[in-house]
Amino acid sequence: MSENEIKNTPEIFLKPYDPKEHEKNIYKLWEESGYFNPDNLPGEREEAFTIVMPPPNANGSLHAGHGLVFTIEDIMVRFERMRGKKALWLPGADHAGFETQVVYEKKLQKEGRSRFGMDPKELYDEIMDFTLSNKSFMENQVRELGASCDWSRQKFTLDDDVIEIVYNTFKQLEEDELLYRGARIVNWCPKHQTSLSNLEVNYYERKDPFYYFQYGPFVIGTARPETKFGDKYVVMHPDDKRYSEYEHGQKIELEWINGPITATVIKDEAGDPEIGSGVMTITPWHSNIDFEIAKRHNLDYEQVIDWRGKLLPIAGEFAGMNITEAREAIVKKLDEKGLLVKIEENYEHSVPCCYKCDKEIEPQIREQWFVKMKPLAEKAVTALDAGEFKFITDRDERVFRDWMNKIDDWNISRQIVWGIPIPAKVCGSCGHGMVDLKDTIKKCTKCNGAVSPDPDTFDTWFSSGQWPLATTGFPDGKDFDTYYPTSVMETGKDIIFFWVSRMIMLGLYRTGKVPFRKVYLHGMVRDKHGQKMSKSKGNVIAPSEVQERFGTDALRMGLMVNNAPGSDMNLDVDKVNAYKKFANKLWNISRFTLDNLAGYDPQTKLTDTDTQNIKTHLTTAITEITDHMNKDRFDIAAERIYHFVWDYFASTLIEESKSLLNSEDVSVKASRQKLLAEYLTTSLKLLHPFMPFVTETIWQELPKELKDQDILMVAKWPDE
RNA sequence: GACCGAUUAGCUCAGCUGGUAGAGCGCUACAUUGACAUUGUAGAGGUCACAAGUUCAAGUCUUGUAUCGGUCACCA
Repeated sequence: MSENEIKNTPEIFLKPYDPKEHEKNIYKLWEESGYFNPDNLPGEREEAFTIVMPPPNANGSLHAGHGLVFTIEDIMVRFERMRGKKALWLPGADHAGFETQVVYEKKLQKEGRSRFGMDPKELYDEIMDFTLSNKSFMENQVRELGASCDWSRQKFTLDDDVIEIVYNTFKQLEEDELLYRGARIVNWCPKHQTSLSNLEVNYYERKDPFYYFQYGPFVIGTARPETKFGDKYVVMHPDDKRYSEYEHGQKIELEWINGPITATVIKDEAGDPEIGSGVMTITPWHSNIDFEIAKRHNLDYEQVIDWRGKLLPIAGEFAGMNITEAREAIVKKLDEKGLLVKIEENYEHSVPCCYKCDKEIEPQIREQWFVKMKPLAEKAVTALDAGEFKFITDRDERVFRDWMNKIDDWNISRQIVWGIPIPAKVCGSCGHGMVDLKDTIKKCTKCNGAVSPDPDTFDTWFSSGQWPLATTGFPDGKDFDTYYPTSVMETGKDIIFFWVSRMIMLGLYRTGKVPFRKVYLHGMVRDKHGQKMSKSKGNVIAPSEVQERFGTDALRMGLMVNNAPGSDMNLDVDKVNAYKKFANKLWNISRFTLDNLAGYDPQTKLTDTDTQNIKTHLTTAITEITDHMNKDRFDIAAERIYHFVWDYFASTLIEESKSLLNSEDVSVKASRQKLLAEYLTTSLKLLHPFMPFVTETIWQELPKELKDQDILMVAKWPDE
């Protein structure tokens, strides 16, 4: 009989729970079991559950936000795995184009080097080495967080098959006429010397002088005198009565910065009579609105500022000057010529800046590849309307819809080396761009002119926007059939536009199906006072340090409890400490239970009291917790389990059992043993998705009679 | 400028479809070496931002006000 099976309580329990002692071994146990790979999971499993991991940037170590991502996703996957699904969590790493190049440029700078002037190939190889070494370092950290992802399916955004999918999408976009190469105003960062998408620009409120100049018979206002060299069009609203004497197209001779010029009057509704004098001159090469006006009236364009942010020869004596130093000099000259009317100080406006270096963006006209987004966005909205996917919070859905409704064409060209090269040829004479996957185009298909390869790379989000396809082996991999559309996309709400929206649009475009059924967006992790973590503030909480002090399970609980989906959370290490104590509590609960199991008989019948106890306490706990899990309220579920285990199991049930375990009545004692064992195994299961290490460590020490699987990770979720 | 969110215990935050306020940390007192490098018990502390409204009943719904955040747009 089993009496012999239940030996003394394992010695391991004589010491408090020490995470460091067990975590590595437990992860190894899981990894070697093969159960991270859904193909190896025990039992018949019909339904797939898939999460594609947001691939962390392979250019640094993990931060607290990563801790949250991997915890939430691991909870989801472990839960579904225990519920008998084919649970796949597909890990990856992101080369993170511009982000990584910026990190690497800082490194170069420290070494007294610069990417400008370097051989592009050499630079690429260096960044590749850097990225690959970071990648393996980072993967280790993912393991330490307990992530139960299938490493055998791991993907890197520069894998050949990923690139192939990206190239085919590029080609198909061309065939479907959703792609064009054209001269458009782009956001140009003079420091990084690349264009950026609208999303990569931050605006800062600033107070600057605002200048009024005499421009022939008009007074014009500007905050940017340095762009005014090429201004030979003067624009006003057609209905502005003050200027009704001037006609559209009328030529006016006037004195300007570097001598007399001929200006042309343009009547356009973009001229706002309310602002300044109601008259403006335009600089189509360096302003979006001006560019639009110029296009409407078929006006000339001229570049005034070069790619490094210096004035071109058109500026005459000012050529070669930096725009900031040029500004004063130009105002001075105009003043000397008697053309400065007045200066208004403290003009409030917002200035676009590079999101990486905070340097001012210089709008420029440049030939770039653009994707027409409207048709793609419409399909995404239709799919949302049809319920093919949903956002966990209504708030996120509204944010998504708003953006979809006013989406701009997407500039996918970047002038950086670190990324996927754009497979295209550009005509030297007419500027026509042609997608060329196999390097077969030798002459311009439009004008027969000579062509050269496009030196640019893709915006990194263009490739990661196809991540769910790439990871599941679109178009013909078997994983694609089984796991696409994936179940959940869980990522930070800060990349809803950058990434989530693009995956939806590109996924629908390539496959006709949404890439995921559900979007769960978490908020940002801040410090305990709600401050954004930053190195300069010195308030960065590195997950590895917290794990070191309190254990991974404690960190995971600290990140989950009281953290409502979608809202930002403040992480306080004191809170994490509370869950370290909780892990130890569970440890001692297990010790007590095992201490009292001598003579345990699985065949024992529960007394009526104990049967009733299960119904009123255990079953309701299971039901409620499962319910919260199903609603993605892991924060509430975690708290419910915590109180169930501590307040009920430990404080109430164990306390009242102490006397019953000494009962003269054998059936009462045996029933209690069974009851406690039942509570213990169930608690371990309920808690496992949240605190996988301590629960698995305990599970490994339990006698066989109590277990339905050798490994808790694949044990069956308790029945309600 | 447009939109969105937040305002609940000293601190950081939960509170789902409305029914006399909860967690962690901190604080006070007492008990305890017991499964528990502790834990247990008891307690202090909140007119749930403000105002009006709906309701038998409002942190919870509606409207408005204030303060703080966020997102998007925009350099005449």
